[in-house]
Order: sequence, then C-alpha cells, then structure tokens
Amino acid sequence: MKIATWNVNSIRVRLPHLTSWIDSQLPDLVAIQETKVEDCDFPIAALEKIGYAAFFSGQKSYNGVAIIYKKSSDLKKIEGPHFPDSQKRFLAVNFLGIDLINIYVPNGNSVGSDKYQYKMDWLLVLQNWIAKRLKENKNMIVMGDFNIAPEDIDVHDVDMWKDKILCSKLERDAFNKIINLGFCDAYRSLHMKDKSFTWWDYRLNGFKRNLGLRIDHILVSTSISNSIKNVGIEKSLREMDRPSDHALVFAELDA
DNA sequence: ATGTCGCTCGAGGAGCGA
Repeated sequence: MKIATWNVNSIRVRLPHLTSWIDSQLPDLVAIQETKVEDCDFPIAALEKIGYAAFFSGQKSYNGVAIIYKKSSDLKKIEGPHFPDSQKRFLAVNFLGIDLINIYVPNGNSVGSDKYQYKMDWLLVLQNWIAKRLKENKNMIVMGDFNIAPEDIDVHDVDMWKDKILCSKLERDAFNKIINLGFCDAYRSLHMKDKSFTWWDYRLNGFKRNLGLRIDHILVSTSISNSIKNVGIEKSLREMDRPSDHALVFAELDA
C-alpha cells in the first residue's frame, strides 16, 4: 500500500501538480490539506479521469481536506470528533482494516495568541478521539499537516525557531502525547538522523536556501509499524512552477 | 526585509491567513 500526504495550498492552483504525481506514482490513497474550495467546487472530474475517487470536506477560502483513492478500492468514511467549530480540518476513512486519518492542524499564528490556544484545544480533542478510536481498531494511520516540528533536528535554524510557533514546548508535548498513544513517526523510523524538511516559507527564498521545517507527518500505529517499507519526501513537487509551500510525504507499507 | 503566495470582494488593490 502506497499512501501520501500533501498540503496543496489551493487545489485549484495545484490540480495539475497533483494529478501528474498521482498518475506517475499510482498511490492507493492521498490525503490533501488546504484545498480552499467548497465541496461543490472540488475538482472530482479531473481525478475520475485518471481512475481515482475522493471524499472531501471543504469550505470557502481557508482549510479544507480530502482523501483521494483508487476508484476500485473499497473505502468507508469514519465519523470524526466533534470539534468546537466548523473549520474543515479532519477527514477519516477505513481501508483494508486500517483507519486512515487526514488532519490539517491549526497553524497557531504565534505562541500565546488566541489562535495558539485554539490549536492546543483542537489537538486535545483530536488526541482524545484517537485514544478512544484505538480501542475499537488498533490499526490506524494519522497523516497530514501537523504544523508541528517534533524535534530540533526537524528545524533548519534551532536558535531562530526556539520556542516559536510550530516548535514550542506545548506543541511538541501535544505531538508526543499522540505518539505515546501508540504510534511511530514513519519518516523518523527509517531516517533516524536525517535533517529533512517538508515546508519552506514562500518568503526569503526559503526553498532555495533550504530554510525549512518538517511539519507534515505520517504516524503509523505500532500494531502495523513493522510493515513500513519506505518513507520519503517528494521535494520535486516543491521545485515545480507555482509550487505549494509544502512538499508531499509518502509511505509504502506491506498491507 | 512588513519579505510571498492564495483567497475574497468586486472591479483595483487592500486585507487576511499561512
């Protein structure tokens, strides 16, 4: 099984990038974030043309998530937690006995802001839902834009980012609480020492200077973590014309 | 470097979010 997560930062603009990657890699499932379209505007026809279907949950302008899968696959949508607002940041399915959760964690703006508190509250709701759900099905993959760099090795300039948004202690604690429910960080499990990033700011010529953070993750429950065979970051998508500010992260599992 | 993108509203460019 080949799966991927990608913050596309507008499905309208990134549709050609996405369909070309899917068409060449033929993944079983792709979780995307920041689609920025209402459901009536989701470009389902372009995906059907290359043999894929999708679940999507979007809103105007901001947020929005989707799970794209092969038409021939049998997937069932799972109901998520009740978040305290209607922002579209969560979508989950069951596929081959595995719960696959796509999340777009709030950015948080700056440490101590209202948006930071909202991020922490959102993460707690998510953590509690995952803990409960794991009791029903221990096979789970949580993937998406976490907006958290888990460790210093995931940051290009540790001093500059120390205690800043995406790197603060409370955010990292929240990430580790989810890990400690029984997950492994798939990328880190196969690349223990690599300093690799999944997001580079559009400003400051960030990508060319490699001023990045690793904030997009695939967490695999320990019940199936032995099946992880390959994990990588598709930087080629960040090198294209009109790129997303995120690269895609993929994983291959025996399943 | 308040840096660059993508979006909305609404007809040009300001304002927001990331």
